[in-house]
Amino acid sequence: MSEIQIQDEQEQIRQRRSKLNEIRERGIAFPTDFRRNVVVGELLAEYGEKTKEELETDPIRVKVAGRMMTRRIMGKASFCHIQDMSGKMQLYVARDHLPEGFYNDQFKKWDIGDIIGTEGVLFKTNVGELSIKVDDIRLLTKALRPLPEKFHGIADQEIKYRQRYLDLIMSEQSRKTFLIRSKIVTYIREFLVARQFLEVETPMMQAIPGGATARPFKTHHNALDMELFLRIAPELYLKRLIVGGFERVFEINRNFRNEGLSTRHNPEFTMLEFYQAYAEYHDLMDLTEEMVRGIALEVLGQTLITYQGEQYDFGKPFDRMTVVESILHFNPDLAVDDLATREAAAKVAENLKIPVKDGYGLGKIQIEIFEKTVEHRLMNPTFITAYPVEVSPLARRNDDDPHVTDRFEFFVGGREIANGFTELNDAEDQAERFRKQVEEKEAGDDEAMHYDADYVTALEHGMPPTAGEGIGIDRLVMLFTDAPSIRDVLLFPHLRPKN
RNA sequence: GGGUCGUUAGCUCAGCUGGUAGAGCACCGCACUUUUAAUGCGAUGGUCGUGCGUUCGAAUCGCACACGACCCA
Repeated sequence: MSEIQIQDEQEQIRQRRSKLNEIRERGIAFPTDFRRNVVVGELLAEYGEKTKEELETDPIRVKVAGRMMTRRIMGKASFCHIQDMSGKMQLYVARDHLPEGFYNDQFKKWDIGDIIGTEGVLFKTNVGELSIKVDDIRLLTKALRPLPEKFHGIADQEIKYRQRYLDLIMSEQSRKTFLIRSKIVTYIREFLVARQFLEVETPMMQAIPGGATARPFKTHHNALDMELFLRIAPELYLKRLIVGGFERVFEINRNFRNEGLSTRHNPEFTMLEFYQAYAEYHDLMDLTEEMVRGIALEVLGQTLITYQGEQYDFGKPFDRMTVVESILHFNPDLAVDDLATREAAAKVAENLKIPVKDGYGLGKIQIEIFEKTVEHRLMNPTFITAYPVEVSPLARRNDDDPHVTDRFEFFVGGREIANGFTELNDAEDQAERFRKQVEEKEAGDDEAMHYDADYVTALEHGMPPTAGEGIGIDRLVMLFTDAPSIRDVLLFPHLRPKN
């Protein structure tokens, strides 16, 4: 019973398989010798504005290839659209322009989704669409499965994520998102290289997962019989390079964090980290502002961006305020004194229904209040500075206020996009901070950092004054592509396995 | 983890207070040499997410589970 039904269900596939068998019998079914001489986007850009007459008096002969997306057969002639990576182009295929029998015996048996190569002359149709009058056409690859419905496309988000290739075939919007992603990454690379930054690659597998506070993925190296961790950040390796004399380095690569999935979190995500010697955090805020503004101009052609119905202007100077200032700003009923001591801040947190654990110091409580009441309201591009030492174990202590660090985070649309600071290059202070993290780990905080003795040794050799920053590429791309979910900007987002 | 909504033909979706399943597109056949969601005519295609229950009878009602989308922590 079930066998017959499966056959019925796959009727269309069965038909296409039998067509493929006919093609195999006729010769090479998957030829590789076709060469196009142009992509259709270039033709549209160059000849789209030419008149019908201009194209007739000065005929342009072209060879193009792509996937057949639509077809309208009208007896002895047909129109179809083919799509390549640059766009769509209409073909006019007439029986009498092809060898005897080819139109009826071969062309008409091809299917939407098949990949074809063709040659002909550019012309304008009666309604003015640039098209190719075909006099040679070949099937290059037979598609055995039908494409999704042409008008609505794929409505099921899950299919878009699980079968991204179908989404890319069907959705111009989706193709555009990933083109913009590529443009942004290229822009950042060129921006940093132009400023004497050196692109480097540091270990993805680390014996001690450092540079951030997050749960790591574990793996095992058989030959060495040792536990390894997928990195949660490249930070400590990049700073070793600063010690080594590479005074400006950056890395754009994946980080892995063993935490939940959400519209803003994927277990592997792409991070830009860069470090600049003889600089401090204000320099990086300026650099970030310039870079983000440059990206906007590069990919959108303007500094005003629209994200999920809200507009943000990257043209104006970005707002800057400290953690405490921002809390007071968004909580007008609070006064400075309410955030000045642990007791007062704990009371504020309690009123906000924030659970305060015994181990929390003033700084941690302030950050909890910040995250609950401020973060999601930081809509316009904003730098928040002066993060407490307690939550910034790798950042340099501020000279005037030892309670805070020379650190900033960058927010747009209520989302954290970047995190940077003047690096802690005092080896003894760093050793002390690691010891404190280990204490917290032993007290049950499984996100606290490990003690990285090798890194402390590197610092003991002397790291010049340095500022460093990390920018979440995925979140940045979301912003510039108006994507509501991180999955929309990841080609292959992590999903629960099917069955 | 909690809440809301969803899961019906290859795709996009209808299907009323329970009475044995429908459209458009795709596919197949016929006609058609400037169409573009081509058009006209005809045909094919469904264990209605899974399981259990209520009922004479379940796509429809109830419970559980799976998967997904969105919101919240």
